[in-house]
Amino acid sequence: MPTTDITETITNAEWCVMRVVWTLEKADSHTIIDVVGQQHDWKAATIKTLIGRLVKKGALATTKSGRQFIYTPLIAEQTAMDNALTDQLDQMCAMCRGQAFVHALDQTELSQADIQELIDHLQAKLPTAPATVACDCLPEGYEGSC
Amino acid sequence: MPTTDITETITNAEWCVMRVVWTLEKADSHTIIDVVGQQHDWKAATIKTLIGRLVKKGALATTKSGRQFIYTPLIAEQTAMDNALTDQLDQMCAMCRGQAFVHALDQTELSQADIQELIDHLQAKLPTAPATVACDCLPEGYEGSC
DNA sequence: TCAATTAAATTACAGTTGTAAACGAAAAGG
DNA sequence: CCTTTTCGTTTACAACTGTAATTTAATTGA
Repeated sequence: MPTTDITETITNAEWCVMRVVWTLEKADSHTIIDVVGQQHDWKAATIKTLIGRLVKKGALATTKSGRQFIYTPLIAEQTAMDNALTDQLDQMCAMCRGQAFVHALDQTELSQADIQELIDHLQAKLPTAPATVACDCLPEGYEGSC
Repeated sequence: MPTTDITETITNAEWCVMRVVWTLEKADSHTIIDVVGQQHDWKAATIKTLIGRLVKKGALATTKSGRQFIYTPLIAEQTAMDNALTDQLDQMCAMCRGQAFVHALDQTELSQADIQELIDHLQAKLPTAPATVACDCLPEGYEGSC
């Protein structure tokens, strides 16, 4: 598998464009510019640039429809979000992850179904979970832990 | 409160340096260069640059000790991690957050205590949780939802 | 005291990102 | 047909990032 995960190459501003294309499922540039332009104070030209970069990066597909293009996502939204969250966790000290989860959870509104699913997964994990998770911030030999 | 959250200005490469300083609690540049240099294939000069930028950004404090500096973190690791994870979630569609959590959870090793705490928090949230969470990717008026 | 070492600060430099204007081709209106 | 509008492409440009060499100032060993 190529190590170059496309989701890691998409920038913050570009995610804003992806979000509307994901939600609309497909859209022409006029619609994207209109919708994104309402959320962010960006000029049409700016949004055009972002669309162009997303196409070049392989995040959006184009289909010619008359004189213009219809843009559609080439990556699944949920998958991209799953990866983004996992990548974020992977960058932090293993010891911090649990509490970061707790904190994030408290700040996030979740549906009952999602909450129940989380509880189920957690309960399944509990029996085989370690008593403690060690810090992984230092290389071998520098075991000052934290 | 100033809107400029320092944690948002710290780059990926800089986080790598912060992780070791957090774990060591305090360190001189030689130690940082040694430890970070073992994890990443960076030249000493590169790590010095990162340290300098972190000081300028207010993420590291310096204390003169003889001819050199001792560096200490000016921001708490757990707080920074909490914010990082929350920021990540805030950038994604509200509908995706629950499943992203589930996915991330499955990928992450957590201690029994953390798991139990998560279960407790989730169980507390359950009664007042909404049946569904709506997409928040479009501005008012474009209610195509998703 | 003078050279060699060290530590921090300054400078470098290409690639990415945010932000956008300008350009060129095609279409639509007259 | 010719002008105006539209849509995509090219070009622009400063700030930020990753990566690092060079310089300067102080320190230490000889």
